[in-house]
Amino acid sequence: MTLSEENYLKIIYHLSVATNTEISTNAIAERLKTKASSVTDMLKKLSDKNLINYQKYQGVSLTDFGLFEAKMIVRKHRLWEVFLVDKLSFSWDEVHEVAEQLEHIKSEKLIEKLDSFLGFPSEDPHGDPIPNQYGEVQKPNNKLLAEAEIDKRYVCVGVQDSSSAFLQYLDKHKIGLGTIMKVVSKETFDNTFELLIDNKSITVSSKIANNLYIS
Amino acid sequence: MTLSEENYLKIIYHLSVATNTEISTNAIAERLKTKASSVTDMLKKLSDKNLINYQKYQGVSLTDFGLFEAKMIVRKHRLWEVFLVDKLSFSWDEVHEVAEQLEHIKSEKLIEKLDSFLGFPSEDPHGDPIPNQYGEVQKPNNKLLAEAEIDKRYVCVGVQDSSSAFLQYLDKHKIGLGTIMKVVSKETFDNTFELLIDNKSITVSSKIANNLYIS
DNA sequence: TTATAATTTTAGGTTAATCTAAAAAAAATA
DNA sequence: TATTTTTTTTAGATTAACCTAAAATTATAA
Repeated sequence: MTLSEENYLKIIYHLSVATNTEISTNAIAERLKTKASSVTDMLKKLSDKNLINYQKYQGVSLTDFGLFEAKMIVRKHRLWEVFLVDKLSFSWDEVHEVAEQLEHIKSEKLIEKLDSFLGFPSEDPHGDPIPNQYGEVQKPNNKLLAEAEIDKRYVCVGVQDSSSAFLQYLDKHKIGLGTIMKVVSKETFDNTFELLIDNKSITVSSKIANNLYIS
Repeated sequence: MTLSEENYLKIIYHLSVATNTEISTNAIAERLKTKASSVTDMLKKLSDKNLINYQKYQGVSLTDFGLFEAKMIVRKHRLWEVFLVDKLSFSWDEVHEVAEQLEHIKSEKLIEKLDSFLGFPSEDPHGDPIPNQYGEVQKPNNKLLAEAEIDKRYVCVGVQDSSSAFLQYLDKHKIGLGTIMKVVSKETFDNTFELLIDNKSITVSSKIANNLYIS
């Protein structure tokens, strides 16, 4: 698979996980910052290689083979992210761009040895699950902070949005994976939450609450 | 710089170090397993980018800028090789292919953090020097085993040929970087050497002696 | 020193991945 | 349902990196 094919496959995978429906040409184009016509070209190629199910005008889905290959790319991406954060002390908002490059390195031996070196992590630095070498992914049983109940205690287990901006906001407010928070109250007017973290009170907006996974 | 440009630059660097003269189109084509006409195309491009000095039919040399860039690629290649051997326990004959890919990852921060993580190594697993971030390379003051004197003790510091075949030969005979050997005798007829390693006698051919650096 | 051989370059073509513009199909709306 | 809008595909170009074949240049050798 070429670098470009891998990128398409990965995007289709992410869109599939998010929506659970057939993926549209435009959705892919937008994510890849390319034009719909380029996407159509590539979809034909991926279809010829049996990586996706594609009928023109009908959207695409991954074949079993394509799904496996996509998971292997995601596996590599997330393992490299763990490496960058745990071993090279990158911060969690810096790793994506570099992992985007590292995920395309082709060597099964490398990735299995890396996995072992990292202690077989099950999640990346943003709380996203790392598929194992057979393509098995643990289902995250989390909910959004937005759905939290008052007076209960939760632990932060992941982020929905992993943009630098959001991750830096979290860093600034000392929120990370494993951070324990108690939901003090919820403002019904604007869905703002008042939390207690480390015995200090903090108020977070609805936008934040909808991008933070808890359990 | 594209991946292909980087590969050309690196080959030109290696050929320059080896020969100290202008590099010919054919020499590059042979190393890259490509055709001379393709090389000519690329030389024009590298010249336009001020990476090489090129006049047609006259061969090429690196500009100061090109030399620096080439050293940065070699730096990355060798640091990744150290990572693979020291941290992921690859053997020294397995690392080249993977490092060929890793050397193209673009992130200055990554490579500086990797350097630090590895403890600022000065040599790769084959004994080749690792350029520092300013492009400074320590001159190896070694000689070949072929030039060794009888009855003296030497330490193995590098290999000339780093092919899998040669490296595996060395592994098989328990020779690695740091191995101490005493030169017992030299057969003048065929330039074979008799060595004492770990109190065991071993006879190596002229070919071996010409591919092993000692000091 | 001229003829032959080897090397290098040019000319023109291919493939992968992109693009723009136009056509075709599907979806939305009046 | 007919029309308009949106989405998707096709047609035809472009660019990077390669190729083959032929021409140009340089090197070698009789």
